[in-house]
Amino acid sequence: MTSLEALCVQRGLRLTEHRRIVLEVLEAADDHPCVREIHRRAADGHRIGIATVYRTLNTLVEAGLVKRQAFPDGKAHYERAGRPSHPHLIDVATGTIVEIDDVGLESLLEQEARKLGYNLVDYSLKLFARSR
Amino acid sequence: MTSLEALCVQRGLRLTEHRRIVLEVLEAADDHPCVREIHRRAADGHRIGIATVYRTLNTLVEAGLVKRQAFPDGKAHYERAGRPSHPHLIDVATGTIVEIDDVGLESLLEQEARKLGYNLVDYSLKLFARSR
DNA sequence: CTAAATGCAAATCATTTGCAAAGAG
DNA sequence: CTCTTTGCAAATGATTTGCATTTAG
Repeated sequence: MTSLEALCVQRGLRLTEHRRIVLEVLEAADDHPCVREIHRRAADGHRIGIATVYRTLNTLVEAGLVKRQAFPDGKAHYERAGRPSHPHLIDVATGTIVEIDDVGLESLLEQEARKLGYNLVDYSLKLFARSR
Repeated sequence: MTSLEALCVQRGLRLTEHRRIVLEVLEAADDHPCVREIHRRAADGHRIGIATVYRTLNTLVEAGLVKRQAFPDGKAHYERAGRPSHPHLIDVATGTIVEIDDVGLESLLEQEARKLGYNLVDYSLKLFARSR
């Protein structure tokens, strides 16, 4: 049983083709597409409205299957969740996003949160940089 | 000469009362206000339209006097630039934003960027955490 | 005076929502 | 069949822009 099927069973949701497609697009993505782009990929060969993509992504984010990130372009970008968080490098000249291997920050960040009386749930690290 | 005056001289911009007010609001802020909030504070005792606040903030961001941050609420939040970057902790239950002292990441991040062939310009680190 | 800055309202973008039609169980 | 999901278009909220008016230099 896939995690999507599990989600649907647990939440009393219907397992629709559209939900499968959106999740597949994110499984296949090695970048961080915005909604418009996810819709473009999902609509390739299928009939799916952009409102459905928005609704599906919200469902998947709530379920924890997908992660939403606020990017400086003012749009939300998405990626499949489950993998550990990792930093992103953003080329300030071109907007290109590069994934970075975890530099071993997680435990450091956990300590920092604990000091303030919190438990770390997740983190987001963006490096803004210029190519040389 | 303030940095705002310097900005205006260097760029051939006019030093207006509105620009002074918006920058003052951010100087005085110890939080990360959104545009609506900056306008509220700036309009206290003054006559200033929200479009002017948007335009002024864009000018100040371009000039590097102010920093814009994309927050998960979908709005841009602003703070006075010039201080070193610092992480933010976001309480996932309430949305409260807590500033964290720099944990000495900068040189680590610079190395990381360099490895990829980039020079670090700035960074943004958000910890999502739950109070305990 | 003259060009830049402002206010207001209309325009634009991302995202959400209402409602009738289509589909899952 | 019944209730959820979808598509479309209209609604919403943040941000930008056009234009006539005001103002700094």
